[in-house]
Amino acid sequence: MELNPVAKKFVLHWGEMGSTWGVNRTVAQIHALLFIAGRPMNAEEITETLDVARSNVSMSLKELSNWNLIRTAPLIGDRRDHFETSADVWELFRTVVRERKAREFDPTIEVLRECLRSGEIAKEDAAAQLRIKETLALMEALSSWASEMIRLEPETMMKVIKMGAKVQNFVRGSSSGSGGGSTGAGSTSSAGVSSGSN
Amino acid sequence: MELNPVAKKFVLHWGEMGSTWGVNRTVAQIHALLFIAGRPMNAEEITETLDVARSNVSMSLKELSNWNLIRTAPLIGDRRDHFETSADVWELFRTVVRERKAREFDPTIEVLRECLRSGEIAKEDAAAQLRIKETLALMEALSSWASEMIRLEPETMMKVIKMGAKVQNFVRGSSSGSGGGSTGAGSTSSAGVSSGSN
DNA sequence: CATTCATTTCAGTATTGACTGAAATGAATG
DNA sequence: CATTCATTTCAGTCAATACTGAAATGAATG
Repeated sequence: MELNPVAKKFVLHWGEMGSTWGVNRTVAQIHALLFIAGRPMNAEEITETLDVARSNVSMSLKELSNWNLIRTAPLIGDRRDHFETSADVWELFRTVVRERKAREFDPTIEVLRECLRSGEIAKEDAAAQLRIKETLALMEALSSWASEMIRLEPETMMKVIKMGAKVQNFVRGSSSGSGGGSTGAGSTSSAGVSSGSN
Repeated sequence: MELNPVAKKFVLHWGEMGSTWGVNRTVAQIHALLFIAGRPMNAEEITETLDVARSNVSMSLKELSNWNLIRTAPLIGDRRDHFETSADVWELFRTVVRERKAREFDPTIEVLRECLRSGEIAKEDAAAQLRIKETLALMEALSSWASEMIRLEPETMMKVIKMGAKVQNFVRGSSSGSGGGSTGAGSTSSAGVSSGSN
């Protein structure tokens, strides 16, 4: 398949982005290609289009399967495997969020909990313990927030996102209710590091 | 500075996470160390604590400055530079979101717009063009959502996050108002790839 | 303005991770 | 059950990135 200039630009850029997002370039390129192609492609075709080794494509497709981002789509009269991805970018987004949460957030939350469990040592430095506690609270909040979001229909999720910060109007006084503690977002030292560039 | 087991665990884990988040291990470790230490540290001290080369620390501190995650805190009677990070994890979170948006989202949005501008080629494949358009719409939505969020006080932001999906109750019928088009989240082909693991 | 202490730079090295090609495995067909 | 076509595996190579140590630069002190 010969890519037109726009498709090429899209695929190449997505590949570069993938690198900064923890998937390697080829994996991201293949996903971008399947997305832009909008139809099932076989490994051979991908190999030729992206000009990488057949085996690399095979590995990358497996990686994409592990991410639940592609599935095989058998075609009648063709015994080669064909691969496709969702054409709905909101659904892809949801999948990526789900996967990254499972790979990055959940294990980190577990480690933070372990850090807090071993209480004997923690007493050495109560302030440090508090910061770990707050970090855990942040990650738990984001984590369950993400879980709730990805449960929504793409359509609904989009509306929620687009609604954006208007939400804060409903939030005034609505408490940090659930988990209780660790609210005050304690500024122990240092009044604030980040500048402000928007 | 000799790290206690919990601090060590925290620093090491954060270092590993950094790798999957596009900062290198040492950079992430130094930031974790400053966070857990809760006081300004000089480069020498960091070098000894983490057992890496002095020059590596220097480079990594510069990198952390570029991220706006640390600042120097001059100490009287000590002419060495001392570095500290915010003790407020919500503020750190805000900084990271701001930076990543600027580095990853904004450039990608720009590329997607370019992809759509060159209209002549795009006509070749209307479906592909539509998918790019929807991708752009998603990224713009997330981007401005993030901008709004990081403008909030940590306290407020936390409440909004904790409020979570309850927001959807306010969203019913509240339109995809603003930008107009590209709502329908069009499922052109492929009904849905991702499985469902929570 | 020389000395001392601190930081940065940078060329070279080491480490990590991606990619290849050949060989092995698997799966359908006659 | 042999042949053909497709996929996967894996050891080796290559490329990218992180890290080091030595040398250069900078900044304060007497």
